[in-house]
Amino acid sequence: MSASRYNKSDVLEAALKLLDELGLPDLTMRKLAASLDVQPSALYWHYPNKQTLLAEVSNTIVAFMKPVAEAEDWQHTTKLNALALRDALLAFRDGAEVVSSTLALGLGATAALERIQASIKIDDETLAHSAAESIVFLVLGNVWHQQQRMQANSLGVVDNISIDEVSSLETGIDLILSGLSQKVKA
Amino acid sequence: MSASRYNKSDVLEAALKLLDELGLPDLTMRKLAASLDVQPSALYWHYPNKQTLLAEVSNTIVAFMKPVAEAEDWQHTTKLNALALRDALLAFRDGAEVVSSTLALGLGATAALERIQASIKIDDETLAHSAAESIVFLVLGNVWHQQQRMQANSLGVVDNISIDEVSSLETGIDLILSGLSQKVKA
DNA sequence: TTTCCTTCCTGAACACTGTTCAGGTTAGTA
DNA sequence: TACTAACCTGAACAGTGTTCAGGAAGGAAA
Repeated sequence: MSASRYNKSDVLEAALKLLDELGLPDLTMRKLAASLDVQPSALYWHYPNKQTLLAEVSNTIVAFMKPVAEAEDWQHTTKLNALALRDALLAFRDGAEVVSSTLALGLGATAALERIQASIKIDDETLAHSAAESIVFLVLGNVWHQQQRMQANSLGVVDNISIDEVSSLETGIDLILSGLSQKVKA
Repeated sequence: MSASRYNKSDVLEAALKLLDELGLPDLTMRKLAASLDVQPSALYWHYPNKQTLLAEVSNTIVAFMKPVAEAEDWQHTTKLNALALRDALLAFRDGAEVVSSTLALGLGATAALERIQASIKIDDETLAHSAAESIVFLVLGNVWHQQQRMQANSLGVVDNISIDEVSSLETGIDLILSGLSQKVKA
């Protein structure tokens, strides 16, 4: 597990593992280096800075979105894509916060946005873009909130809300899709 | 401007001023202390830690929401409230990121959520909650994205998109409200 | 086998960060 | 004048991301 040399993807893999074990606030360059039995400065041969590393972590998370079969109505397909994004974010500790940051910085994680936008099969392209953007923000905000609570709960405060978080997100998605259908018909 | 003693709200005010001048990443306890001609440790008499300070900054930002006159249709009132939140966030540098963080941590900034939820005058309370939450996430995500770009643009990269950001947010809000109206009728 | 070049890493330092704590000063009240 | 609460100093602790000159490992070419 040690005493060998590493490449870019080894570092990325170690970062993902450490993210899962420690969470984003404790994912430091020093701890990442230590997990590889390497000096911190060694990481800067592979990545110019921490932000770039996190951007690739973010891309990896988003790439975890399961492909969805195209249904006959695009509304259903779009919803499945939104939930696929949700599941991908939930599959990684602090996934939503990681992706939010790098998406806000414009460093990547646009794959999710593009996939959702592509599934909205309507003529008005700018409308489709706005709707896709809205859905992405909705999913990110919801999962971020949820993951933060998961950590808070594991650290003492018991405040079970659990499953109706899911339906709150689904409700929001349904509202947007419903509004979209109505606008397209008119 | 110096050589006097300060209280809690003086520190808060100085933090808001420094946030506007330097932005969130450069709003450090040391710079805040220096702006008051005081040692960093002095701040910890007023606030137990930085997070608590930022939570109050966040509350101040949200409290900046202009009150809106209640129109006859709650859809319009709700939209005005959403735009009031948007304007409040835009009135402070990195406002959306500050509020997002403390809202995710559950440290406050719930006033906005409550105001928007209260303006949604429907019987189904959990539906109103989900819709309000969706709108808040939508506004936060949108403004965060926009403010990040504003800083990026001021630092070199020219990438004018400007005004159609506004309409993208308004479109999202309209979609949710439209979907909501449809669901309530059924 | 020896040279050479690319890849990867060390060790030490720089310039920061949030936070703690024992002790001191100032201001207002009794 | 004595007391008490409010506020601050000075110094330190433990950590952070990042830089840089130099060294070692591995494979390819001579």
